[in-house]
Amino acid sequence: MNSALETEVLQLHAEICAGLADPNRIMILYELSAGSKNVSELCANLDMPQPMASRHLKILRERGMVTFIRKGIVVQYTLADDRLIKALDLLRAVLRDSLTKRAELADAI
Amino acid sequence: MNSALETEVLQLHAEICAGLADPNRIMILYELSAGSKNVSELCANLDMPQPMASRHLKILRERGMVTFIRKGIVVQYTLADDRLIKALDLLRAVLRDSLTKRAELADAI
DNA sequence: CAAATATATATGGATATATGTATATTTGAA
DNA sequence: TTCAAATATACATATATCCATATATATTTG
Repeated sequence: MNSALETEVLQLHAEICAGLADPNRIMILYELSAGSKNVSELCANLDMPQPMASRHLKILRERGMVTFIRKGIVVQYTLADDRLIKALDLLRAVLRDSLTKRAELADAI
Repeated sequence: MNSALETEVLQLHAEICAGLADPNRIMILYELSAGSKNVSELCANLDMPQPMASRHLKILRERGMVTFIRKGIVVQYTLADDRLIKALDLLRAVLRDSLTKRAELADAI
C-alpha cells in the first residue's frame, strides 16, 4: 500500500521529530529562535559543555533544522525554519493541557 | 538558571516529541486523525502486526497523545489533541522545503 | 464454564542515542 | 611556521529503543 517513496518520506518525517526529541536540542532551538548564535554563545547561554553542543548541532544540521556560516574562527548557527518553533510551541501546549487534565482527574479523587 | 520544574517540563516536552519520532506512530496518529479506531482496524488499515500496534499505542497513551475507551471486547483509540496533527503537518512542511532546497543545491552542481 | 477472539505484556537480541573525557581540526595572527 | 582559540570528532560506557516472538489476560458468546 505504501510506496517506497512514501516510506522514505515517513522516515525523514520521523527523523525531524527525533531531532526535537531531546531537552538539550529543544533548548538550542529556542535559543536560536531568539537570534543566531555561535557555538560558544550557545554553550554559555545554556550552560552546556562545548562537545555536547557540537554533537547536538550536528544532529540538527544533518536534518536540515539549523544552518551555519563560518565567520572567521567562529561558526554561527541559525534556525533553519521558524515553523520548528511553531511546532514546538504547539506540542508544549498539548503537554500543558494534558497535564492540566491529569491534575483535574487527580483532584477528583 | 533552570529550575527543577522547568527541567522536568522540558523533559516531558522532549518525550512528546519522541512520541512523534517513529514512522509507525506517525501513521497511527494520522490514521486516528481521520476518526477513532480500535486496534484491529488500525492494524488492518496500516498493515501492521497487532502486537506492534499495541506497543506503539502504549507509548502514545503514556504521553497523553491518545485516549481510549473499552467498548465491550474492543478498545477504541482516539487522538487526544488535533494540535499533534498540526505539529506533524508543520514538520512535514519543514521537511518538504528542506528537501527542495537540497535539490536546488544539487542542481547547481 | 469453555471456546474464540482481541489486547497486552515479557523476553531477548540488534541497533541507536546520550554523555564525559580526550583529542583532532580549522582558522587567524604573531 | 608556530601558537592559541573555537569548533568538531573519537572513544568508551551507560542507557534506551526497536522489533519479533511467545505468552498471558480479558471479553463475548454459546
